[in-house]
Amino acid sequence: MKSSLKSVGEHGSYVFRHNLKITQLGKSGQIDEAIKVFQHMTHKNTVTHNSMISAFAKNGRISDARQLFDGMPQRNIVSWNSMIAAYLHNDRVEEARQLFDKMPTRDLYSWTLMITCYTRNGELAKARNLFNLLPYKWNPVCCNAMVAGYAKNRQFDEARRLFDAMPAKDLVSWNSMLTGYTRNGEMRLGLQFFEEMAERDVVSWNLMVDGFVEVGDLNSSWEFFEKIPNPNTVSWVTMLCGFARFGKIAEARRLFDQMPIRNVVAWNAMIAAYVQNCHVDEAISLFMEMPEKNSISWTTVINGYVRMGKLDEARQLLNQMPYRNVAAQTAMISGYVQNKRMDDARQIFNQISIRDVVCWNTMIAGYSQCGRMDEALHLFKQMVKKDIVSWNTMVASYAQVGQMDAAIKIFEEMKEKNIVSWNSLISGLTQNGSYLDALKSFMLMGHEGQKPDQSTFACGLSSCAHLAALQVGKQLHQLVMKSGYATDLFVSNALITMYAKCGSISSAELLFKDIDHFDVVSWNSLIAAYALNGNGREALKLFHKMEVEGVAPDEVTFVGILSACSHVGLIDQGLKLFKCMVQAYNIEPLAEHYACMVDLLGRAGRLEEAFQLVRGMKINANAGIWGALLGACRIHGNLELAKFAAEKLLEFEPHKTSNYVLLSNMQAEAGRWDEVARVRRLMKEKGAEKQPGWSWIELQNRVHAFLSEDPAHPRAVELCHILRSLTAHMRNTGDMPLECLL
DNA sequence: CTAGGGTTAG
Repeated sequence: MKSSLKSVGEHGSYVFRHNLKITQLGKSGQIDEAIKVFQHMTHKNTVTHNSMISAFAKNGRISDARQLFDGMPQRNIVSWNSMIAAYLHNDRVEEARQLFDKMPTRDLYSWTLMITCYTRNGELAKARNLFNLLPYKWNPVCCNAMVAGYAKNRQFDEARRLFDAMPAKDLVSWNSMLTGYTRNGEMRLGLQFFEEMAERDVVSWNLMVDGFVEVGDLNSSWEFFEKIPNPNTVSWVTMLCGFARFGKIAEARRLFDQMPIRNVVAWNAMIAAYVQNCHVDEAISLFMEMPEKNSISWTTVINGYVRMGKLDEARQLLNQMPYRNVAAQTAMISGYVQNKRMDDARQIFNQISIRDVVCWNTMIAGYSQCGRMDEALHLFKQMVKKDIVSWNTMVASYAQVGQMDAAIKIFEEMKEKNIVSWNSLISGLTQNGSYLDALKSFMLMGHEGQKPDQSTFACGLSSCAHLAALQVGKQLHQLVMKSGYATDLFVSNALITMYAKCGSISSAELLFKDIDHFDVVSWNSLIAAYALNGNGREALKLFHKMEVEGVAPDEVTFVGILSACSHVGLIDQGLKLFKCMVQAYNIEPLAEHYACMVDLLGRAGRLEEAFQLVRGMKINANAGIWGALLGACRIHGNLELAKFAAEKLLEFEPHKTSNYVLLSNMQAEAGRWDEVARVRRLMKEKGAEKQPGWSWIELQNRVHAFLSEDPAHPRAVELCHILRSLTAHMRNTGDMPLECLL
């Protein structure tokens, strides 16, 4: 009896010490060491297993934790709670709930864990239901969890109501309320609450410091930091990160050197500070120097190399890493993705057993950017837990490759949409020429309670510009003024372009004068506006003014002035500017510039020169260039060159009917009917069909679109009637252009 | 060994 007690005691102390060791190792991220200790233990009890579950969970190894949980000889309530906590800390609410429902008995820990699960997930109603059911309602820990849940989700009133009703408030209760304000950028309310607080601890102070950092008020942040009675490592690290975020790397380093105690977190924060500010060499040397490294340290330096484009160095570090985690692997993947090395990215991706959302999203974005939409879609479909970013990526990607039908389909399947979703759709529609649909979506978005941002406005205005919808454009302008985005450069420039394309050049000029800090895009917008309205001399005047004011023109500026020259027939001026662009401004001509030049020379009948220019190009020609040449050939009746240009053009645009029509008309004019037939045949082979003509008109602030032969418009019959009488009228007065009579 | 407030990598 005595000896057996003694042996229990001996084992007891042995087990106790080792259990503690596992916990410590797990908390400090040394999971491999923890596993070793666990495996070599001669005696284990339930607590040993529980400790190991927590150690796994804290290091993201959720499936290992679950495996241990399922296989352990005996489970107590702490085992269940630990497993639920494991799911909580790894954002797996569904699995947590399943365990919670299945567990034989529940205690205060279980209920609190589950409430926190829900509030982290934003499911406040579910959390509140549990809270109302639980038997320990006025326990401060449970109450605090609920208060914190409300506060973090910006439900300040609900939080405050519960907070005020609490019979026993402790410091955590106060800090839970405070967190709600500081984490949501409500520093005015936060400060007010802070001053109201009966007692404060270092957490309260740290919250204030971090809150001010979040809203970009470094001065207040520093003011509070200096007042902290006993700053701890967290205080120092928070302030350090604040400096780092605003590029104050020297101040960050000074804090790091002054810190009384430097733990892994402090080292990691300093390394991250260097990485954020592109000082990768310093980051690496600090990494080498640091006494103990965890997976975050490794991930940070790998990410540093990735950002500098040093992929091989990053890969080497990843290979050396003692225990790879998803974050490090995802950093590596995003490096490969940015450099379009999708196969390398895929290799890493395949190595990851439990992938997080970020990792999947990175791969999907990568495939999309390489135009590999099938693979992107395949991954997207495989994803079990998609977030809003996954959906948005798919919408934007389909839009980018011009598959608007697919983009719209994905968009419509979305349960939850944010501003990015709408902007992806609207900018996609704009870029793919569906201006009217873009504007319709803009309106729809408003009806669904989503406010436009600068990007939405820019797209909407651009659509108005293309449609020449002045009234709608003006309305958007009004909305811009109310929204507070009027000072945004993108929006201002879009406004200039909109007025210019709608022919309201004086409004464009007025806007240009009103911009405080315009950039080269503003100049470009107005120059393009003049060019478009046939006011080439004004465009050139503005270009010179721009030079006088010391704004360096860019490639877009030259597209504007070259097209201005071409439209008003300033041949020599255009040639001079083209030369000046290359020689004085060191701008390599793009296809667009060549297209302008071909147009310019071609209109003047200097076809041979235009052709020589194209043949001498270093870059590949595009549809714009061949189109310009073909157009010039048509004007000046050069059938041979036209044939050549058309052949090239059709390689780019095999489905565009107008190209075939242009060529066949030229052949017809020359009486070469065999060639006409050949072109018609070719057109059929390539599957080019006559695209329905469509036009639009603004009536009483509404844009109406018409498709030829389209009876869909509600007032089609009426309109046809009016059209017929108009045509008759024009025929009588001789106003009718020839083409319209055909 | 498990629950409520604060820091670090993506």
